[in-house]
Amino acid sequence: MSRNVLKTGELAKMAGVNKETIRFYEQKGLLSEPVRTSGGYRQYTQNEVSRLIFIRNAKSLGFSLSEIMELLAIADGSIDRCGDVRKIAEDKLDHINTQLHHLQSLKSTLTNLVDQCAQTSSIHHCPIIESLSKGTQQDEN
Amino acid sequence: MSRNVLKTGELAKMAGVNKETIRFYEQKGLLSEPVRTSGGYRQYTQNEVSRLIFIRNAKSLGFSLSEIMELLAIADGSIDRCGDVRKIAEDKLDHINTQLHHLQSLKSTLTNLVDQCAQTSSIHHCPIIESLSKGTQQDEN
DNA sequence: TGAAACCCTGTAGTATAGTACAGGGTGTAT
DNA sequence: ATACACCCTGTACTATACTACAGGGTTTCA
Repeated sequence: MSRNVLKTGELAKMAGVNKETIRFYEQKGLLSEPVRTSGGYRQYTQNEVSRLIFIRNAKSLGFSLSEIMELLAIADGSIDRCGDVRKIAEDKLDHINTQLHHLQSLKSTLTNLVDQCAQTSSIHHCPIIESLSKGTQQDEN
Repeated sequence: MSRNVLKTGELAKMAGVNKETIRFYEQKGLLSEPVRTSGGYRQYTQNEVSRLIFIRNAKSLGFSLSEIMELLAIADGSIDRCGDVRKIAEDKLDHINTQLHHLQSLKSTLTNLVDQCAQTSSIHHCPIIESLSKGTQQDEN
């Protein structure tokens, strides 16, 4: 039975990260400095498990550690000037919407590719390149 | 008027990357070694502009350079064993679908946050943390 | 023909996000 | 009381993706 207190290694195991990463996040300010035992061992709680899972999830969405720090600041309530929060969240939303559109169009081109691939045995005109080759070309004039 | 041939700096400008990046991509194999002038200057064409735009777009979707190299190999037709192509494209699709789901759920929580924020002047219970804190916790038994 | 603008190579530096020791201390179980 | 698992700090190393020189050659255009 756990005494409700976790050592670094236990936290690492529960959150699915490794020990060094926990120390690294502490250095970077994503985790605050924990209470220590008299011997100097870090003592964590379930809160840190959640926080690490939060970080892991946000990372899987493509957020950088500094963006995650902002999100955590919102979540912690340490940013509570409403305008600031809205600005951050709205910027995030813009970015997310852009990513969603790109991903959706790539998804359909890839789906087409896979379908075509299922029918023909070699690819001669691939739709991916046409799709991804479109873009704002800086014309030099 | 262009003679249809681009120097490194011109290509860079047109594709919206910088010169060093072009050389870097050549080193990494994302661009093949171009024809040179007698003086050793690289000579590019419109194809390389498209290729760089392709790379830029793929990067904005979160693909790494090595993944982009795979995509380019498909696009180039240099991978044309149908099974290989399908495997790569399907793996990509899985990944994209996962990212889409994560982004969609984050989008809705962020949208809620922004809405709440528009109504209240400070945030006391933020939905982001609940949303992103959910996840597979490795239970130690 | 000479100077400005551009290109070349090679190497080193930056930022991000960890990962891997070395050398030493702590906790606990037998 | 001692061995083993585990923790500590600090530092160095890795990978990815560039970015920035230094020192020198090339093109172009007046």
